[in-house]
Amino acid sequence: MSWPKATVDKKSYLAEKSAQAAPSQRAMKSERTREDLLRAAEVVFSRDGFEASRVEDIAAEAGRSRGAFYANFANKTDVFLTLRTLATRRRARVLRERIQNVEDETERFTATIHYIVEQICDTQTQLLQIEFKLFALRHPELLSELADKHLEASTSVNQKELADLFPKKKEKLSETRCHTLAVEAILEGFALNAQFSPKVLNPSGVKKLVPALIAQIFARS
Amino acid sequence: MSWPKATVDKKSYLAEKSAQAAPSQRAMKSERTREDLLRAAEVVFSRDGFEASRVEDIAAEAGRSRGAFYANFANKTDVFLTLRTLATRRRARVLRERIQNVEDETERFTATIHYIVEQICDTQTQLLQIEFKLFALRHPELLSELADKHLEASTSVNQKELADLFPKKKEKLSETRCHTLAVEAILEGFALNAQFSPKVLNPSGVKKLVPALIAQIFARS
Amino acid sequence: MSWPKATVDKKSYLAEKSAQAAPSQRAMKSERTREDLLRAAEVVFSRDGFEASRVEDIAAEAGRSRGAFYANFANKTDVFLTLRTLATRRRARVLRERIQNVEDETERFTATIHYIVEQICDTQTQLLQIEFKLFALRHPELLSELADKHLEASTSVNQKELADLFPKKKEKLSETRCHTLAVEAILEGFALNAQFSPKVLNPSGVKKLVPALIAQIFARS
Amino acid sequence: MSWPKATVDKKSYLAEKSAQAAPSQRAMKSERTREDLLRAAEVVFSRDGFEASRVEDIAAEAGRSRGAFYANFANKTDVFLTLRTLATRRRARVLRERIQNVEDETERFTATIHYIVEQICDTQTQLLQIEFKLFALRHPELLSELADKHLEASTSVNQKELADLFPKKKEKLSETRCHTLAVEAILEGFALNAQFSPKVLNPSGVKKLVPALIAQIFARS
DNA sequence: TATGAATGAGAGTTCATTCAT
DNA sequence: AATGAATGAACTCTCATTCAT
Repeated sequence: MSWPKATVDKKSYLAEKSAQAAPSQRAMKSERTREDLLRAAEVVFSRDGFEASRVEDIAAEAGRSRGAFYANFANKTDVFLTLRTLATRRRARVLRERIQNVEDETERFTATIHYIVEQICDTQTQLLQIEFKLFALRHPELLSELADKHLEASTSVNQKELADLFPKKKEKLSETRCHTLAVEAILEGFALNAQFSPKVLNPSGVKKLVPALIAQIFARS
Repeated sequence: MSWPKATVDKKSYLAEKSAQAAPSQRAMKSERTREDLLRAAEVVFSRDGFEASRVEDIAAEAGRSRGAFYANFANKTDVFLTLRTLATRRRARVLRERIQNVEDETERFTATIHYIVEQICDTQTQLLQIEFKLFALRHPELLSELADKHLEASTSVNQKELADLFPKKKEKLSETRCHTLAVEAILEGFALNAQFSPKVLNPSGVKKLVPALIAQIFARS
Repeated sequence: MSWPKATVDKKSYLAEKSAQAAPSQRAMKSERTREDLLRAAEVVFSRDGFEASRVEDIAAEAGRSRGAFYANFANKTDVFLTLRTLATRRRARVLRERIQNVEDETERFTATIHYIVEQICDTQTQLLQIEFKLFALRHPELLSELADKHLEASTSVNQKELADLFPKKKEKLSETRCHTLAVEAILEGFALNAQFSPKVLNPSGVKKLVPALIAQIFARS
Repeated sequence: MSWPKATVDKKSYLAEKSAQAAPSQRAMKSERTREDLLRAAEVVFSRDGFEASRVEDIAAEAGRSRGAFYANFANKTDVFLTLRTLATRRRARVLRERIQNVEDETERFTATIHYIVEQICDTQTQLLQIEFKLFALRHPELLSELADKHLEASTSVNQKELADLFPKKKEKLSETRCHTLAVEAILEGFALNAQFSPKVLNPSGVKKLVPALIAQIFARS
């Protein structure tokens, strides 16, 4: 499998609106289409999973045609990866915003943990994240690039903010990355299993267990 | 989607060979075919993932024809689920055998943890387990049945042995189940992410981190 | 077995062209494709019979791809039934046109008989009609609906025109229907056997025998 | 399509038991198997039609295996044709037996008509007969042979008995054949349509109409 | 840019037939 | 002769992608 990389890194319309000088009416409509498609893709991927999602369904969900889809994205894989990148960035940005103005170090930590636990409830997103990583593993030629990009986006906050979070520890970048992935491992593992068997791994249990595990991760460093 | 249950619970040829009195040559050859197909399916599913795996490839890998496949399994889903059930049972059985003769309670615990950490290295299996759970989530009508069967197989050892493991704690079945899934969550989450980004979440790091997390899980109860 | 009814009752492109105001070039091409496929299906079904006909052959005969076929029809059954409905309607329409302006009642009767005898020579159509009825009998769940639709189309002329045909007799609808089917029985039976053994049941013999039988049917009422 | 003719004309075990000298136990068992399979084939073909019938179902219905089937018949077509031949012969034989001892010519005629009307009620057989003729038409290379054999079997009674039926008319063989097929045309046509739309072409109506039509056929000669 | 009809490779599945036993 | 596992050709149908408009 291959797909043109061209569109993968196109500006992410959903996430950040660069302050363009004079966006023509045409360009705006175009941008709107792309946004609609991305939103629709998120819905469909969440509902059906990557493999089972049909381009036609995404287009229909966005109220557009297949043609509009292919005018904006190289292929199904392209939207999927674009979407994952955006989601990862969005997640990092939200955390950054939450922590940014918290002065106290302990409170910062608490806020971070709190956000992480929140994440686990966004089960659809976690599931897509798992599918994303499985996808990467099934495409070895893309794996390292995808992993690098993912970590870059995922730790964009951690690198700067988390470094400040534990100033005394002077956590190294490599450690931060490791912690980030470890946290993701727990988020994904618990989200998957909590959905798989909600009767056994019920949300309230998870919410007690996960913070302790997260703490354990940071404690080790 | 549905698939006949008939073949799912057929004697698990791969796992346990019952001491049959006089297996005719025909029956043996037949059994051999089924084993070959199961083995081949394991290989192909591990390599390509469930969705991307083709029945034809499985048959070819087993040196058989498509027809032989469909004579032994109702469809692709059937082999996949059969395989997952066998793998889960095998895992439980191996653990049981390891613990069985360990007298000391602490040693037992250590042996259990050790086995769990070993599991994480069997990355292909973990990946298939993740796919299995995603599959179940994408097929709501099967979900609860699959989850129940999985837990039954998965805790077959724990229910009895693990109960003895911590006799003082008198762990309840519901707790055992919860712990089992929590452990699986960690195994799967770390296996996925360690494969996704081996440079960041390297095996040695995982082997340090995971035992601590496992301990944390059991400590909580 | 089931098939969407959607396409079955779509405007019958082959049969009647409604005077559309401004058919876009696109729509016309599209309509053309559907027509081509229907024509091709008629050819292939006539040649090979319903069961032995392959969708691929129909598409090829139309100079289109399998995909074009499935864009226009739900499945093989769908085209077959669509085709039968169109053929039945066409037949009724042609008869209506022929009779319409014949003033004399006896002449009308003669014209009707003449048309019926003509039908018997359209052997391929009769054969397909037989296959259609066999198909219906093999699909009990569709039978009554198919039978009703067929009679509705088949007697669309008879109900009105035939009622006028024998104004004195004031033939009831139920009788008309019965006569229609009896005529079809004879048409189909003779078409089948005349083709099966042309040496024995030669066309000229049939043309003598059939009118007498038809007359017998109407005489009885 | 082709199939070995070898078995087609094998002795028809079901129909006529030739007085064999000393049928070994082995041969009897074998004969029994063939009979069972033929009976089963009749059941399955009647129920599902020729195309949709599966060899496996026939074997199962007979309580035998696929292997037994292929040991007794060259292929699916073979049983079907064998069965049709037997049925046709049986029908002729039964009629012969009924007429044989009727002295009065008029009574003979009445008995014949009566038998024909009876036939129409054996709808499954008529349907299979239709399928048989359609099959022949779809295999032009076999058509004339099949038609000849069929007529030979079908008129085996008529040639002799029917000739005597109207001794004054001195009906020619060619006429007899023509009449036979004409009668079959009516039987098949009415059986098909009466099953297709029983509400419209109800049995009682058919039983009134058909005798008149049959009479019409013989009247013409 | 957007449309959506058309393409066509490829998937899962069925089943008549073969063949080692 | 009978078994039934195995074969593999053939079929229907799906859907990512293309392309004329």
